[in-house]
Amino acid sequence: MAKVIGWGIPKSKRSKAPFYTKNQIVTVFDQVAILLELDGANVFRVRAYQNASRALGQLEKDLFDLVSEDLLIQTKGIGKGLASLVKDIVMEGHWGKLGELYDKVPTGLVEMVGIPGLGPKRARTLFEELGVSSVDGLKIACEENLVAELQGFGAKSQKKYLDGIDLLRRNQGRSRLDIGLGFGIALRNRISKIPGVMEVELAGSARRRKETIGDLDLVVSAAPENQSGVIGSILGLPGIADVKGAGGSKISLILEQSVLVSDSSRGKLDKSLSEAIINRAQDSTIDAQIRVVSPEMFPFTLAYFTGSKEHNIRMRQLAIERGLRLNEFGLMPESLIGDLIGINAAAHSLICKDESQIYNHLGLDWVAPELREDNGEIEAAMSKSIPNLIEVTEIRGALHNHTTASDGQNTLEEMAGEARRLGWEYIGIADHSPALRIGGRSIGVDPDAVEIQASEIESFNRKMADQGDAFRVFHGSECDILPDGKLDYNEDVRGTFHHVIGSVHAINTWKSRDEQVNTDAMISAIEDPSFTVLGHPTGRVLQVREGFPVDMLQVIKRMGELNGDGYLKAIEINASPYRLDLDWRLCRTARDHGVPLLINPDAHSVEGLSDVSYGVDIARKGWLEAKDVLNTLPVEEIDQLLGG
DNA sequence: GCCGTTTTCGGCCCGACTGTTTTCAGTCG
Repeated sequence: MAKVIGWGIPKSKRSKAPFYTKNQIVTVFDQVAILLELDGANVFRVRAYQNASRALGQLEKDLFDLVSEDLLIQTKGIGKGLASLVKDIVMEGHWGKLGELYDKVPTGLVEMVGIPGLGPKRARTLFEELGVSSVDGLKIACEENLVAELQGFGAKSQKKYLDGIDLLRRNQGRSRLDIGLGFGIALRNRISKIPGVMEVELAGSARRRKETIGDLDLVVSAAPENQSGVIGSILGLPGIADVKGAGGSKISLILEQSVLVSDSSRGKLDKSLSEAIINRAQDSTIDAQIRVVSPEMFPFTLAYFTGSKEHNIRMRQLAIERGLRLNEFGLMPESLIGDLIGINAAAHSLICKDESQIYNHLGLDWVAPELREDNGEIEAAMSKSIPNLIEVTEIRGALHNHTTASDGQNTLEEMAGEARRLGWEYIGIADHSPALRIGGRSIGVDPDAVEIQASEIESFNRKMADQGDAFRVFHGSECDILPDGKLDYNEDVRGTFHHVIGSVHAINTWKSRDEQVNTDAMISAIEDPSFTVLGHPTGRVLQVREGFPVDMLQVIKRMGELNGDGYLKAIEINASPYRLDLDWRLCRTARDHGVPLLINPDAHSVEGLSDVSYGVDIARKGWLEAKDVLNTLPVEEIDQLLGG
């Protein structure tokens, strides 16, 4: 069963203020919102904690500074009460009454609300009436028919919970972006071939390109007279494991692995980790919700189910301010609809032939789905300053890739060949340094072998040049940032590389240390003159482990200062689908502090190179334009940046 | 618990679906 990881109030590792970091408080406030729901608190109080967590997470300034100067209260979403609580947490290390809340609500209830169809109210009732406080306990209670006999519950609820528990075990919640997109695009392509289907689009978190996807949402348009036929054809498609529900306009399905047309396996990190991920993918199913609507409703339904929830709330508020009502059926003037609701009111909707016209009616420019998170995009769309987001076709190369010289599957020539096939102008090789040990032995390139690799690359480049081909291979290293903040290899060896990608691999050491200690070590590595790129900055592996604690804001600020001093200090968006590290929120922060970004597939095989597309997705979520991303520079400019 | 060109109280986005009841609460997106 899904374990609740990192639950509870953290213990401070500090002896003086700040006792806790912004990230720790953000996590606790998210958890408090869940606990308050389970405790039956006022829903608006719950929302206040959710909003405060969001607000803190998006702070650009240092939390300790803001608290010290009593400026936190100026942040929208943080009022008198929470500003004073945060001050106590940061300055004194005291969490007020939050500890009591954790003690009061059994952690098992938190797992229980992960069961589809079981929310906080009913979880609480089950706890109070039956003493059920865990998923396993609920399973037993259902099997003994105790749940069906409760007031307000019944046989169907009981069965739904049992099915939900089973689904949780098989499905394990969310899917990685690459896997979710694989299912989603395959399903979209199949539906698009059904006669009578006019349009079909992926909506939901897949369209917004979140790092992980809960379930798939698709919106289909068809003329009213064809809709029932289209629904029948969708239900008859191959690869459907189960139909959870099917009505006049909505279908809910569970898809089998066989829906995936292409194999989604990608490059490898290390054998055991990669096996864990592949096993997970093969067991997994994914849920899909499909809505079939008439063509005039399609843009409204698509926008509505693309979300996010937070973005939709802002959109509806803007509609209200203009005397309009916005929902999945249309955009209706309040004056015309009177008491009509839902689909009956939609007859009075303003006509919008696509999403951009909906935005225009609300005084906004169209917002790309990737930006729809209520993370400033509404304000930008209002002032016509939505950026021109980077496209995957603008990528001309990437600098972080492995070969058989360390733990890659393909040779230098094979990797370069695939890069050229993709239309790239260059590829950077960055094999591991000797400090990285897997299975008791070093898998890195020792200093003698570095010299050999350098001459291989030199002769490859000479051969290219002789053939009049401008394609280049750059010789770099993925050089370990050691726990003390020094870089692997000695200064002379590091000086021979075109680029040095500094990465943390001793995860256990870094995970058990204080955030500021890690931050100082990372900054010290970055300050080394040979250092050019920060590799997979937070060390997270999606669905496997969280990153180590580090204050990326401090790191990014220091990198920005060093760039001002004439160095190249870039930060990597690791595009490998099991990492997708950096977080998209930090992309904007880096750009705003003058730190160039680099989308790196971290490919361990030729197939892995095309993973840059997932990095582009994250870069787009992070508001990046082509000019913010080094990969879009022509090879001559990359050559100059790396010192010729 | 937050917020205010309806500013210190009374709001806080909107609607469908489900299962349980027979008018509605809970859940979901």
